[in-house]
Amino acid sequence: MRKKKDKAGDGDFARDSLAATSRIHGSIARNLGVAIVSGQYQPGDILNNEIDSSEQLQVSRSAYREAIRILAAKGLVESRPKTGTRVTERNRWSLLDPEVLAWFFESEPSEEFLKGLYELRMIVEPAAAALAAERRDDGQLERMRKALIQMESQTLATEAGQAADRDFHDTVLEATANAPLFTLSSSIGAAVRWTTIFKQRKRELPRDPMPDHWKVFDAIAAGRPDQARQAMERLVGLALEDTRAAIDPRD
Amino acid sequence: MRKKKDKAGDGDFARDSLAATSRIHGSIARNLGVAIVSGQYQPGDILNNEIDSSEQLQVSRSAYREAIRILAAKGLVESRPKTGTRVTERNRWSLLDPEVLAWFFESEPSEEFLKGLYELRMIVEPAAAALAAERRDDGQLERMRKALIQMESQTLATEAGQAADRDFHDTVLEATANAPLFTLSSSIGAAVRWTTIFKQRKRELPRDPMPDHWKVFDAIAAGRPDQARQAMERLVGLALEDTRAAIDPRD
DNA sequence: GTTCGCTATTTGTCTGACTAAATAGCCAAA
DNA sequence: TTTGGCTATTTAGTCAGACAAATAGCGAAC
Repeated sequence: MRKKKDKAGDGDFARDSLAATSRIHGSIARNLGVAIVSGQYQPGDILNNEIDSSEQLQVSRSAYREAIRILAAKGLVESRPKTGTRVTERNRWSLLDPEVLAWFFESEPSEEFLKGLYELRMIVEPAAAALAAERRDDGQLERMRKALIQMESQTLATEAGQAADRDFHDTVLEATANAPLFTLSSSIGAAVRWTTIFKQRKRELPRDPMPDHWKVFDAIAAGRPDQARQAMERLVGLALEDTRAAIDPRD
Repeated sequence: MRKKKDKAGDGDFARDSLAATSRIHGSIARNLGVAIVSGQYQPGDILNNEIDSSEQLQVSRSAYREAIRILAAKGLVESRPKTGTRVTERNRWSLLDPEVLAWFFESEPSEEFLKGLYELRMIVEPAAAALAAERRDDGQLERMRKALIQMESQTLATEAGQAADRDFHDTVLEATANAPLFTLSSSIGAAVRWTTIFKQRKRELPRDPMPDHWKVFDAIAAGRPDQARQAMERLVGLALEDTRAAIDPRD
């Protein structure tokens, strides 16, 4: 069925990310989603009915309904006849869904939420690094090395450097050869991104992140799980510390 | 906005679970979703166009489109004009989404996938137990106790006993007071459910799971994080062993 | 006070038409 | 022959308006 498989993968992905909001249903889902996760609508609140809502937004009812289906698929709302569409309880939200996460970071996320994300990193990434040390293949190792070199030369002040940072963490997760684990990469990537933002907001000469990263890489390259786990623990711990310091008003 | 808050929560939830598939768009999404995760459609495959598909299924195009929006929201497909709707690469799927997970288990999941899920449990649950030991409140402790008592009296041979088992693991995650972590409960619940299925498939008198569970509970009740971590490690480790033994043909 | 059935409201579904985007392939120019 | 842009075609996207199905809540009957 597939006719070509050329290297346009990257381009496709980038286009898709934009496409997700360029369609009407996508942008309505995004707007409503942001309004919900930012607390503008509370769990239990009932949205206006479809006819009124679509009129207010000046879109057709079908486009609005498709937006609602998207939100419902991510657990943010639920619809039923007569009652209407209501915002669901927070514990039903798919918080680790890439789009939901993006909506969270659209308006600045709460400190509590960020802490939760870091705690998750602290649990998952050291274990992932240990698995990666056992299972990584040469290609993945090479991608990690390239990412770190890129990160080193571009620094975290550039978008390219930050992307390289995320690539590194992503590839570690991929190297666990564990599909469910790998799906957490978007969540962890979000946390990584915000580490950088907070660090830079705080001080002009942030701590150099490269030595920690190279230690993780070396342990994975050497195939030493325990060493990789410890190195990653230190890396994430320091990142957490930096972020905490940037948030904490006592500073 | 909310008028009542009576104890009908459980009923609502149960009804919702059914409602998710009782509507046409929901059942089409489920059917296609199962077909995709079971490999009946491969990543890169292009679905028939909307008009043909909806005609074949004897539903309106709008109902079919809403189904596609659901699948797209979970990362299983992506649509664009002229190209059509294609199944996305596996690494874009929201594997930890409750519905996607349910679709996986609709047809028997692959051994590799199950192993991945267990590995995730092995990483997340001990850490969660440790956090729970520090943060649980009295109500959560009480729910854990009740769940274990129920599990003990009903045994895992009954649906009620299995639900109690899941409740216990659920409440441990909830007690971490970490929202992103808590969203993993559906994934872990799925793994728990399959442990039971495999164990019972294998032998008539499975190992008694209660002592392990009570040890975890006692450590959490006593507020001892390290002890809770170790107890949960043992519990999940044994569950993994049981499941592995049930899968392994050498037996 | 309790039960049962009715009704108004809301989502769900359908139809058919038109719009817009993406692409393949052609055609003309170099 | 190659290149570059144009155009025809195919597909999803959007729209409008109608009818169906479900059900929460009210009111009548008991």
